[in-house]
Amino acid sequence: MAQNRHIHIAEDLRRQIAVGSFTPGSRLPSEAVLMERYGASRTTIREAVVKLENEGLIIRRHGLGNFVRHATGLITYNIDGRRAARSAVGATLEVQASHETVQADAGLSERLNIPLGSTVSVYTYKSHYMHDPCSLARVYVPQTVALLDVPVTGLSPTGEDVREALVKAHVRVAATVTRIASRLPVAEESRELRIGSGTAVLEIERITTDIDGQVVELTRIVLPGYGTEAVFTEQAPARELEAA
Amino acid sequence: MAQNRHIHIAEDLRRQIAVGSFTPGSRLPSEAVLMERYGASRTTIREAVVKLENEGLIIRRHGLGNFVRHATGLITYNIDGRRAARSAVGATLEVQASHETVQADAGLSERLNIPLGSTVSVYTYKSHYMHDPCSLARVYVPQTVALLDVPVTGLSPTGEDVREALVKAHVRVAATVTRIASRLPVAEESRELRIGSGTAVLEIERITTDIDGQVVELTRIVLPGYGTEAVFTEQAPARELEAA
DNA sequence: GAGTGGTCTAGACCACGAG
DNA sequence: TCGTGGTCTAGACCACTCA
Repeated sequence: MAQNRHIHIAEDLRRQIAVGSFTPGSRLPSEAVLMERYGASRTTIREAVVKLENEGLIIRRHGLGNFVRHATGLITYNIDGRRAARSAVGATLEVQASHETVQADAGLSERLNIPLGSTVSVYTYKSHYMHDPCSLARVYVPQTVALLDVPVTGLSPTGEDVREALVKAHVRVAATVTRIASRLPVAEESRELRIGSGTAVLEIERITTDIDGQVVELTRIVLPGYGTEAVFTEQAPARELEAA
Repeated sequence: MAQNRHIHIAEDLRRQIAVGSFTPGSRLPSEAVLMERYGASRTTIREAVVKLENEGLIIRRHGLGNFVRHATGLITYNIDGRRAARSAVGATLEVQASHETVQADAGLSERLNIPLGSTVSVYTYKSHYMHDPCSLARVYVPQTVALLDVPVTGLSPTGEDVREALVKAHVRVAATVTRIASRLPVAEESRELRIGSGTAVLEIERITTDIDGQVVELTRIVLPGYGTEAVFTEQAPARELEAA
């Protein structure tokens, strides 16, 4: 038994979610009810509830209640260095894709290594599982690279369509740098992913360059930090084996 | 100006840390003083302070005070798929290394693919920057793989010494799988890294296998989520270039 | 309007660390 | 012992959502 009240309450609620006393999508008892049930003050109850939100177990909705999140299972973003293949697997996600063009601002200009104000294609992908948002991805392609006709019905939540379309459009992809970081969400992400401001996100940023060193694609994927991972598989090159 | 009190206070403290009104290592005014200074209640002050802790800006010490953390700058864990090289760069870190042997429990047994109870060498690396902890790494090597004589003075905070020693010991490294996830810290990590239970960590797990498919090394690196990243560089294989 | 969560207050008592 | 942060309480008022 936990020594602290809020930890004990969080544990109890967690257990009840785990064993199914509170089912996915259903509303938790209101905080007023929980206060009575646990004989605790509002502050203590909320401390427990916020903890569960940060763990990705519940979604808090102002004016509505606290709801049990549908568990997606582990979402994996795969990179196979041996085959230069990328894939994201996990639960069956519903993907919404959209497309627009923007003028490069300072940040985009620097990252894509293009002049300020250049036209950039932006593909946005949002994935959901049982109406709960799961991922947010944006793919940026300078319009000087390719005028793509990518089907924005997007099956991949991480915008792999665009990369494939680039290869099909005879863009000569040479190297990819993938950056992974963990951070707290900005307001937009907190809203779009329905996560609390204390729930960390996993950010995956992928920059692909062609054989001339020109950036052809910048992808930024944001996933809730809980229940997600990125996996890289690589093979030791022959020369290292020789050395041994 | 923020609409919420605690957000406004957090912003103000953040700004004062940024401009150097509160210098790294120094103590913030006590919460009682902050209450007076901002005319806010303890709850509100603490909400702001906890936020700063989760952002990695301060360290809270029970009975002592809240201290400004020494900024390490971005800590990068690099993996170069083209050279199978790994490196961790960032501020100059002080590294403590230690070594022990343990019997494999269920988890280790499964991950290392060895019998339960087998002897495993465990190398632990802790890095600090200006006395503030920065990283925690453990390297597990089954004793059937190699009886290493690794200098535990370890220069690399991510246990690269062990991997190099394996290659030198004629272990034929074939493939490496790296898993990266973001999660909340367990109690030990929270204590060792001096981070709050709400501060996310970046976990990097690396499993190296030899040409027989045997696991020769399991490394688990835990970094605070703020100010850290993992970067992978890969080159598109020739065949993909042909296809284009 | 009724019920829900979001924010804030004022105050209490406990636990930790240093002199 | 004293000053610090850690936890908790009881209560207030606001903001959002829906019937």
